[in-house]
Amino acid sequence: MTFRDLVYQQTRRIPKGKVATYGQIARLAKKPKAARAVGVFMRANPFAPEVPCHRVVAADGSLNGYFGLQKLPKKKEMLLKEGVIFKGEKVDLSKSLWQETH
DNA sequence: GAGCTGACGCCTG
DNA sequence: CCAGGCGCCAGCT
Repeated sequence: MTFRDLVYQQTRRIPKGKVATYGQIARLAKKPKAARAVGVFMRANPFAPEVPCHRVVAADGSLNGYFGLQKLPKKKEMLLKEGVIFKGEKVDLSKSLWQETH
């Protein structure tokens, strides 16, 4: 079991209508400081549809990377449709942040 | 094995 | 509120 697999597993657990931050995933993977590495894994994302990397956002709710491209508006709506609350161009973490239940 | 890079996060100015 | 800098970790060259 590599750190990488652990990250994908946690990401896959993000429920519909909620989002998690890179740092949160990193913490679940037992490495609170590895948020950056998490981003690298999301970029690679070998489990495309299986791992909802679009539900992973920055610590302040900003949609970086995957969303930074021309798909930004579309992805934003997709999350919005899932029930994620947006506050301007960022996710309202106070309401849509995934509540870890382990 | 060494060095560079990045879908991050937090602190300062 | 915006910009810049530093530390973190894993993957690739």
